[in-house]
Amino acid sequence: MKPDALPRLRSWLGSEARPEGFRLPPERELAPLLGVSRTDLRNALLVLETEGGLERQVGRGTFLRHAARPGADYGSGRDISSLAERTGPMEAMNARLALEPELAQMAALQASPLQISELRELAQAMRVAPDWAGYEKLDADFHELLAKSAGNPLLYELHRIVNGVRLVVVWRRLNPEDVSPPSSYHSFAEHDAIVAALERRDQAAARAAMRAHLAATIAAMAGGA
Amino acid sequence: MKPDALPRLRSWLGSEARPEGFRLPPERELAPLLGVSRTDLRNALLVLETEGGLERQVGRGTFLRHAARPGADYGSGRDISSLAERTGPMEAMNARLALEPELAQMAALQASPLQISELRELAQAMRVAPDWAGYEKLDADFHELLAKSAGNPLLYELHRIVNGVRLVVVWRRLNPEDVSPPSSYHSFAEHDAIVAALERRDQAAARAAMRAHLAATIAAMAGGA
DNA sequence: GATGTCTGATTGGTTGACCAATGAAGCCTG
DNA sequence: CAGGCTTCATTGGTCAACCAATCAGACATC
Repeated sequence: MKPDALPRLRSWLGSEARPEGFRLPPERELAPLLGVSRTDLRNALLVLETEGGLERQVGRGTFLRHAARPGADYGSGRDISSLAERTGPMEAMNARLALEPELAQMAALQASPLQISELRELAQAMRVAPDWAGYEKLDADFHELLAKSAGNPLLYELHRIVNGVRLVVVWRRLNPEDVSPPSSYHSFAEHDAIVAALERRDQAAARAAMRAHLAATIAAMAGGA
Repeated sequence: MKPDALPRLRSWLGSEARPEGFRLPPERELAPLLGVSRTDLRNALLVLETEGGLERQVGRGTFLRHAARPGADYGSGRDISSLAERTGPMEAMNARLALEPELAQMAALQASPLQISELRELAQAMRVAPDWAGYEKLDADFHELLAKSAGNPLLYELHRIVNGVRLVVVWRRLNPEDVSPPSSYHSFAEHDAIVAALERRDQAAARAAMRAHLAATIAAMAGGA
């Protein structure tokens, strides 16, 4: 399959507000509209149908299973960008508060020495990130590695979703003119405290350090940072 | 698309241990093997490719992106049944412990009177379930409605995954000859306590009641129930 | 005027022929 | 003999013609 039919279809569907039940144009009309062949369009429609976002019926047409929001690619309603559209900043933080202390506690027991060493390096790299974009990428990597090192596949998958939603929110807010975090940025010391607790294999301290980190992030958000 | 090609392909891929990188038979051979047309097979392959489970290259063939485990349908590695294969019972409980007290606390504030009333009805219906299967279905519905009533789309999606994994584990354990839960079954009173806390809009009590419910479930698991 | 039946246009779905990409084998050259 | 080039069989990918399902409109009947 040509790699652009599916993104084009998602983007086209998200170009206007369209209600649940909306009927798409016939394939033979929509394909030229999107600049793709009917075969490619059919492939894209199939994927969206299998995801649960569309219903297709011979002789009747193709219909949206849920409303399309303008400005967002159309998905199953359960992909990361759709979730990000429907999740407020505090809601995302609540999800992090539920998951990440648990993950930190488990990582203190399960993480390998190599993983802990890599976390130490990431925490250090964040202190010298060239800009906020670089910092946020490293921050996401730090939290992802920590979730992975906890050794619970289910919680890791949950964290992947939460981290993905968080990244959408963060990238939306980033201003290209922003310079890097100041050296007094609260998260630096908090990351260090988390890694130190892992190094000591101190589960309670890891949990508390993660909670403190997230609480400080919430306080900074409430302060209009 | 015929609705059986994708399940047949998933099932066939999960019929034997196959390593990451395994090369599938050519489409023209595999289609008759599965009893489907080449078109239907191609549709199924497309879905799996888009999920990330397969890599397909013209002139070379089609390859697994991750290993197939025997006895499990082949997925992206991130669908509920794959996660259930890789998640132990205690790991699933840890995920529930992270999520569900948070959800109960939020539901105490956010749930509508209708939702609370429906939760009350579900709790009552579980007491008179005809068998364990019926009980487990209602239990899943109870926890799902509670997650929904919390009003956090992200946590609701996370809970959907956890609830799905839990159901796979539970259904795997159910014995058709099992009768219904005894009237002294611990969860009945615990469900009532959760609903009562919601009715009172008492966030802390809802959180504590859910923690107690999950802790009792863990204890029963450890007791070999 | 209301209801039932038939027709044909329109819709998504399928097929076999053909196309594009790949790589192994064979052939040629230095 | 080794390396490069060509050929061709095999692989997944595309297409136009055709098929199957749906329903609005026209027509017939009561």
